[in-house]
Amino acid sequence: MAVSFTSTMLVEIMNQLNLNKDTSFITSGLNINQLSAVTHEDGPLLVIAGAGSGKTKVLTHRIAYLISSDFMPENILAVTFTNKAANEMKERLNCLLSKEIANLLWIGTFHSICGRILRHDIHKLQLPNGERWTNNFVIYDESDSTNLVKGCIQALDLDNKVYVPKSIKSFISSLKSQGYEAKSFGDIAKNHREIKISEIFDLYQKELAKNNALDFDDLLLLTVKLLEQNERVRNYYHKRFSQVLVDEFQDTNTVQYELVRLISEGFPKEERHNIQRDSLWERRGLTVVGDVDQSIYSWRGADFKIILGFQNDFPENKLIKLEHNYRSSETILTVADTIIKNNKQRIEKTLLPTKDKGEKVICFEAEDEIEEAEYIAKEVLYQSKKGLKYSDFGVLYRTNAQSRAIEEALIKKNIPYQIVGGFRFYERKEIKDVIAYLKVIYNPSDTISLKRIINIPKRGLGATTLSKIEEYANQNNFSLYKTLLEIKDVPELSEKIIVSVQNFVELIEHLRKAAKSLSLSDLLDQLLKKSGYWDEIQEEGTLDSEERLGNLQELYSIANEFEASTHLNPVFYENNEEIQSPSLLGDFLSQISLYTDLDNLKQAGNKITLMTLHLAKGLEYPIVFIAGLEEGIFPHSRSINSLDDDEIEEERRLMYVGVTRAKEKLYFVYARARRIFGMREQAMVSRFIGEAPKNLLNGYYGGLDESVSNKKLHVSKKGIKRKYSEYEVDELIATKGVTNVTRVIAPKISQSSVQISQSLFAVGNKVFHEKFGKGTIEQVFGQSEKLLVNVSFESHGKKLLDPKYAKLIKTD
DNA sequence: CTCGATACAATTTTT
DNA sequence: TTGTATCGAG
Repeated sequence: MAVSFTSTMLVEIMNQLNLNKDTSFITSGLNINQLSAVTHEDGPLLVIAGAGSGKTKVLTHRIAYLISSDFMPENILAVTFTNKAANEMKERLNCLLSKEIANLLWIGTFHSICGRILRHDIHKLQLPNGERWTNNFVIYDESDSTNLVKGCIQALDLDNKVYVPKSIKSFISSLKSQGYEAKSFGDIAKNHREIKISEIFDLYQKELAKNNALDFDDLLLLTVKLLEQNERVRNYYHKRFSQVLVDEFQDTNTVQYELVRLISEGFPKEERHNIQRDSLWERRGLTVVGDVDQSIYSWRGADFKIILGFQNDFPENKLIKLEHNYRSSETILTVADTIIKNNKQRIEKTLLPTKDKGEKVICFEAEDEIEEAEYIAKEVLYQSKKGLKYSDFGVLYRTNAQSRAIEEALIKKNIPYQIVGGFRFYERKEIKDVIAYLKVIYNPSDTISLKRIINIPKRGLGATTLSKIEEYANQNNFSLYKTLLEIKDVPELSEKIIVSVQNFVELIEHLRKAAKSLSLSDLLDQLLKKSGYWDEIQEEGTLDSEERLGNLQELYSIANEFEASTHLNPVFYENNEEIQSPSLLGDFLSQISLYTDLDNLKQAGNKITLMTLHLAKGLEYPIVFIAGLEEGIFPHSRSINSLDDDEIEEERRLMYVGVTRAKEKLYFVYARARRIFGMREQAMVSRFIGEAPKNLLNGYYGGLDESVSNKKLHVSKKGIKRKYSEYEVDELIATKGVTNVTRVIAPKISQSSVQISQSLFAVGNKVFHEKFGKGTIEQVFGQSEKLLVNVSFESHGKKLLDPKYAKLIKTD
């Protein structure tokens, strides 16, 4: 266990640092703009940092600079969105400063920082509904929360086909990320459905409190509420963190922004107008770094307009743009710039090259996704023979489903690869099971976790038994765990079941005691053995069970490592009163709840990397393939059908992110047709290729200036919607035989389906749908296989349906 | 209570 | 095509 530093030791270290006041290592090697960002003195600073402009360097060097100008490490708070970014920053600061000093900084994700704050102060939070949490709360992940929402929907006697738990959960989540509570949303609910949702929301929140659990959004929201209402806590963090730095600022949501503002300005929103702003920034700074063009998570509640409004909100600000790009060839930058300039909502900025022109972007039109994959594999092989390593390649695509064909081609050619994302370590069943055990041990009020493990391994405690016990618990207002402890009082249970429950409770109680004295890894060991979970999996003896055992071992070593490396930094208030009673188990649970696979991304081995464009943000590869550049895939059909340009602009930003991942060589690859949901679908080339300068593309002559521009897409309709039917046919003809690789194949369009779809559905038709009931067709998009209809249902609102799947019966 | 058959839906997913 | 969620038989 690491020793935490006393203030004397700290002063000692600081003195040493100041003695060799040679701080040139902090400022050397920076360009003029980077330098002025690093050495900016007091006040809010907005850094607009283009892709590859050295923004992490600026952040880390700025932190080093602040310390060299006598800010204490513990006065500095640096916030990121991913653990990976946080770790990267920590690592660089370890080198730049020293491990001892770097350890004193607060560097972390929004969620982990909030978790840390709440871990010792959450009991001070007062909510109007009277909900309460204590400091051994657990954090629910997406599936835990969704399960809880599901339970709430059931409890309210609502139909889970109408109120689909997953979408209700994400709706509530987006409400929370805008700062709504059940009540405030209920007050503005526009219709029956929204009122019901506010009721679910309300119950959900109460249930979370009962379970002493928080979801991801609560971590942020409750921290903000706490800082708003509790002056003492707010003052503490405001005084303590006189330097706040935020990475990827374009990705902040309303609540995160408010959190940053509260800590930095030190007073709640309502008091904002009567505060003296001039003295606000004495020996104080707020540095935010971001790039509007890389905002690709607005569907998750991120709002890049916050960064656009920053200068208004903080009139004292200074703006610095980092436009020099140290990553990509000039050609790649021009392509990226030209494409992104089609977006209206952005801060004007150009990527200035520092490298050579480089090669043109290579385009390839494949017949289908199989040929597309083969082409990629072939190119990788070819390039690697010329001396490139496999790890120099990144293959990016829009949807996870696209990875399959590419994997198959790579396997065939024996090319080693790794896929990032998709399945997550901590979402594997066996891992979640064990973590659920740990959560129950840590916090027996956690009913969701308790329910998860009560019959794992099988103890004969199934759904029927459980609902009897729960009913009894509810009637008497006991927690589920308390009821289990006194299982004899529950009526209608067989002797066999009572014994089984008693054994289970005994196990948990034993482990709870063990948790106090044992190390984490020993606790895990006991848990696995005594619960019989390990044996149960082992007895299966299948290949699959082998893998699960391996995963559990992996968890064991993660726990081991965690134990070895963790130093619980206690948090002190001004009077040096220590608030936190450090708990290793609690910290371990927090960390792994907030952990994702991405953090794991070991550049292990010489492999090419496959991932979605979203996951590629922040990474770079000498050679990048962007695959599946087709209308409907990328940009995704959902965004094409969207009513305004916002979604297309977000897709374009995603394209921009993709293009700017490449250092030397970039490929645009697309297929003329591909299998989607088992059906062969015709496709046309993505507008994004058309938006790139033709003279920088090799192999694409998509021709005729207009053929790909989105102009034609826009013309059709009366401000409502665009359709791409005629356009699609034009495009197929236009492309035929024009590129250097195309084989000309007449598009196969099933005659019958064309006729059926065209004769059947038209705007204004009345239709009936089994689930949604009666409705009217408002819009018809595309034709033949690609037909989609937008139906306004009397009781379920508007739905975009594919008649191929949705059974729609015409009723007029 | 458990397991298998059937129905059904189908981006992206920093935490 | 694939993954999952639910329902009914054993």
